[in-house]
Amino acid sequence: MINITLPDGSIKQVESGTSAMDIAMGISEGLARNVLSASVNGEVWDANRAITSDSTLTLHTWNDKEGKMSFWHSSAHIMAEALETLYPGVKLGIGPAIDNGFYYDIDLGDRVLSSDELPKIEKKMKELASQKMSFDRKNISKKEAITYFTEKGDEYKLELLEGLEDENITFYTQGNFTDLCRGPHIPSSEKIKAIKLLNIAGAYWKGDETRKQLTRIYGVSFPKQKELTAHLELLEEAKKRDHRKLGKEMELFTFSKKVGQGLPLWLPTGTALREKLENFLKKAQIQAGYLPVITPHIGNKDLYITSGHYEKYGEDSFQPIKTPNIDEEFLLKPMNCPHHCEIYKSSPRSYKDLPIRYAEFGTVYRYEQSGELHGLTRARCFTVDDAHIFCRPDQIVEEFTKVINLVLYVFKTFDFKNYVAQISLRDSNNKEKYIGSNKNWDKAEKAIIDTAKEQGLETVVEYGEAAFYGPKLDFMVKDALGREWQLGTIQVDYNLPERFELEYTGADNQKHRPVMIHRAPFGSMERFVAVLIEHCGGNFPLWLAPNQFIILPISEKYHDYAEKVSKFLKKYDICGPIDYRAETTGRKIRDAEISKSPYIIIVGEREKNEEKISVRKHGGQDLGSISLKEFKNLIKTEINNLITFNN
RNA sequence: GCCGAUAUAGCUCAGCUGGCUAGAGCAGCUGAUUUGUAAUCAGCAGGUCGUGGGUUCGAGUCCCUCUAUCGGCUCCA
Repeated sequence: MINITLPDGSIKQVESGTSAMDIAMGISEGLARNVLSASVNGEVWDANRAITSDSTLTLHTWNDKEGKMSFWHSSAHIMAEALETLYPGVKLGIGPAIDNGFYYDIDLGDRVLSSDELPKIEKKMKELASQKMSFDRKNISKKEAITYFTEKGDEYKLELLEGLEDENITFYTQGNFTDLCRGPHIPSSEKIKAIKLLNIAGAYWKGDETRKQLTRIYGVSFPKQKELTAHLELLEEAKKRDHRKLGKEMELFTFSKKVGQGLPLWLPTGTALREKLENFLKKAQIQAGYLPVITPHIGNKDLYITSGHYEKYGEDSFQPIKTPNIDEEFLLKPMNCPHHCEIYKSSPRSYKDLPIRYAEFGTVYRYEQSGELHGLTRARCFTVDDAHIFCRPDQIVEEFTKVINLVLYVFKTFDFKNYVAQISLRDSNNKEKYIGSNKNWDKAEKAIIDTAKEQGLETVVEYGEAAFYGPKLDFMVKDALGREWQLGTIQVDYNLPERFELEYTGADNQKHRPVMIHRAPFGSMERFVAVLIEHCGGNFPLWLAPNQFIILPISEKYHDYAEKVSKFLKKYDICGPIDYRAETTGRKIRDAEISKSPYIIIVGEREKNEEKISVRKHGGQDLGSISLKEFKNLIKTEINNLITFNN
């Protein structure tokens, strides 16, 4: 007999060899029906795998992440089986579950798979799934595994086997399909009732650009058709919030082929929004002791040779601008730090001067690969809400902490709750990608890790995500479609001060090297606006809205009164247009709603006589008839509700 | 940059397997209507069908080039 500890702390005594499924069955048949996999001593297992020692057990269903992952992983296997049936000779790469479904990477040789064929594959998958196949786990020796895939002619699986230890290799078989797989899988394929293959994409084998590009098929599956329908509707809703769509509709920004790919043109409404954001941050930064500076859009090539950027990115950047002088070359600035370093150097510095915080909304130009461009989230020209803090080593923690507070203040103001604070460190297997000494890197990484911890920030660590000159603390936020973007970033840098030979005189009258903190709470104006648009679906908070209201006169007779209202509100910096069109009120309301005007003011006979206005909030809420003063106070209160920044 | 897809009026989209002067709705303009909480009516105007080439008696439709966009991959100072 063995002891099984359940999540509620209760202990069940069962015979050795009992499976999680058996135990679920013992609790209730309904539960057993829903069990997809189980965590045994913290490791996710097949629900029908025999447990042979005392263990803790958590059952997983569709309602938890582990259950979904098993479900989608099994779906990927079913897709692989369908693909082998429909396209004999197909070679398989990997096929994992992901956040929102699953994919499989396949090599079809010379054959090109078109998305028209997805329904056919879906149909085959449904047919296979309905056969109530079980996913059978089998331990296998490396030798046997190699023999199997050699015979099958699957070079990708053979390559995967190279990296695996004997003893640790398992195969899973369902129906006529066997795959090298760690598992776990769901008890029966019949649970997969609804399947949708979403798209086809190219994906490099092992994520390596120099390797062959395989065909990746993305899909999602559910235990119920209804859930799939709801999921697809959700995707449609998300598409409506896409900043590229809303940016066009709301006339915030545009692109022109003639101006150039990836170069955003900010329209008047978008510019107004962007300037409000800039002013908001400028105000907080002045409070926090930043000194605004302005630097040119170009810099001598030598500047970037010194910084190391030229060696790292020179080839892939906008190419140097020549001058009438031979050998003189300038680069469009791809970042602001070198310029700020030179500002630091413009005077001798004392330890008493530090920290010095130079801030600049600095526009930079980067020649991003054409396939990477994506609306405002990835452009070739963007403005960084940049600042560089030059400080003494003993000031790092305090300065870094202050920056974290500023970033969190920004996120709170815009109600970004679902962010991930990511500590981006070096890839220790690939150290040649980075500049600077190990000692400096270790110091910088330690500073970030310690400070984040001290601030009680919940973080994830990602190796290989550091900048080439230093580690980062990145604030990652998802867009409408679940794609993750880096917004705020804070970086500790010991390297550029060294390359630029930055110094300060210490209390000991000796020269010392300052440390540099790079930081951008928004990340860039472009990306921040993009994510903000998607976050609020274009319904900006009142203080950012291009207009606070629109006035709809019932008829031409009330234009005068509408103007009077507008003039009154303008005195209090509350702005908005008047809809003078000879349209019906119904029509004007509809158009005002579509334009996302936060407040709709309706004026007619009643309002004019009583010196009042009828107010309707965007979305339909009727606030009734109120006086101008009441409305002014309402708006002022809403705008002043902004969280204040405490430095 | 790579894999795949797409490109028709300012916007959203029709245009079947190639066949007369390329259609619609919205937006725009003109006129009528003067309206009370999500679309008043009528008329007009608007497109060398992304670009360049090719096949054909004939190309928006088929083929190739380039460009841009979309979904991914890779990259992201």
